[in-house]
Amino acid sequence: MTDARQPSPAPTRRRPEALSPPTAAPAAETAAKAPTASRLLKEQGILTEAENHFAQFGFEGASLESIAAAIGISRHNLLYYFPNKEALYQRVLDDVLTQWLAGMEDLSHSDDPQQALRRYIRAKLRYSRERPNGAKVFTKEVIAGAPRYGKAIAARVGPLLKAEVRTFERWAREGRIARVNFTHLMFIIWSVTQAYAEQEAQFALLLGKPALTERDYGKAEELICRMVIKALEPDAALDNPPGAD
Amino acid sequence: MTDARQPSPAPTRRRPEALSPPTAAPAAETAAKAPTASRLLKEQGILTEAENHFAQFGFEGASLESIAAAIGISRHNLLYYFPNKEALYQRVLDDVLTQWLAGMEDLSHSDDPQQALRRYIRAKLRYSRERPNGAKVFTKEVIAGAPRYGKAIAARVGPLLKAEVRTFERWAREGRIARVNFTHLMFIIWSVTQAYAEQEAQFALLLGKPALTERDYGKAEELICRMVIKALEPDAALDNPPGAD
DNA sequence: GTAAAAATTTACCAATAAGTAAAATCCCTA
DNA sequence: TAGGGATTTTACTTATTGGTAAATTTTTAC
Repeated sequence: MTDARQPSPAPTRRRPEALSPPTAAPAAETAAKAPTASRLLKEQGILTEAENHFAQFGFEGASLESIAAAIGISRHNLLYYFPNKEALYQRVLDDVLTQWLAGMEDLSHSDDPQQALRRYIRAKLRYSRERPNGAKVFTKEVIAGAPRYGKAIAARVGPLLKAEVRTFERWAREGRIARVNFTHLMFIIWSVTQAYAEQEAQFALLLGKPALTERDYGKAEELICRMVIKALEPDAALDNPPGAD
Repeated sequence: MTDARQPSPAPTRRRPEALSPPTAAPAAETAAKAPTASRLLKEQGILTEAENHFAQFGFEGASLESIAAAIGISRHNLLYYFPNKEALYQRVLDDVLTQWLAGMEDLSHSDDPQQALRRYIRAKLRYSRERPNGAKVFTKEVIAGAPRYGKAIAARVGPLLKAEVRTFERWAREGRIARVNFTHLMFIIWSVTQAYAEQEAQFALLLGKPALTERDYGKAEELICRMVIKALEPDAALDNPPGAD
């Protein structure tokens, strides 16, 4: 049905590999394919603008023409840096996910569950505020059923989720937090913090202001932390010793 | 910049009003413009398919051609029922929002805050499960900054939000719940429940199953309710009598 | 059964989409 | 300053988009 929208990949190109991640530059200056600094800069400009457009219009709705126009280059010039729309999109998502994972406080960093959770939520909320477009592109991809990035999500986010659940479970075993469904807890934390990136417009609209302020985010953080921490307070600790469940 | 994407409205059409809501049929059978039952049925078919496509591809990405093709009619025939893409989109969102508001348990229905919240969350979660595409279209619109439906959101959701916040505040005044930021609490509840519609694919992916089951939704509901209710438990009720804040 | 209204199809249009191929220009380095 | 790779532009192709106008078929009412 939607086949017409996904023309043949036609990967028969022999351009400089725009998709190669910025790995450490080879030692000598004689390296054949070390991307120029200016090239990286230009790529970055394209990626940023592409992120904007994909965030607003989605993969199908965004056009290479307008992305290129927005940064003052021609579409053909853009196609020199990224062989096609799909590749550009993948790179945008790669970068978003990489930064998202990197900027994420590891839950097990702190030994105190409460403190760890507070820092974790704060970090995710800060990320949402600082790079909303990334979150938007990501969510749009997910909403569409992750047709183009599902594998990467499973491969890169899955292990992380498992690790975090393990941390929760350790804490629960030690009787320091209540035993709830930690996987869903992570889903919920992610959803809520992402929502403040994606739906900023709506929240601001409903609050009758042009945009959310620092204070708004502060209130959100406070409430989210409260909800999570209260939910994790060992319930009825007195008559239900650790390990009873 | 994006002007090219929004061609002139060109509202100079004199077609039967496809946009008129299904108001109660006029008493007499002689009414000039009472839409046929078969017409309503066909409109409904179009709307359902449009909802699917807008959910997956967004406004710009969805094409009238594929929407029409999916239900076996020609694009031109579709254009007979809805004068243009924008009108179709608005109708989809109108219907989604209407059902969303209608299916929503009024918070003040029950007198017991806990029970009211449980029912509310359950209702919203059920809606997410039953009509995920509606939620997806809605969220995509919001993510894009609500360029086409912002006014309706402000007009129809705003008052509802205010009413619900008032209910919370009454409960707080009566000392039955803690005084948190209720507006943000509503944002959070909406976000989380919506997330289970929008991100079902991702959650299922991360859980390693093809789709979320009844049980998964049950667990989600349990945890969300726990989080909300615990967060609203009047804190330190013993040494902080109602009204002290 | 026939006229009118409703519904559908056919024909057409201007704009835009992604992508290929190749020519032209820029710019750094030897 | 000349060579050569990196970059940019020009030209072109094929397909699809939303939309208008009008002709045609189907359905309904009388």
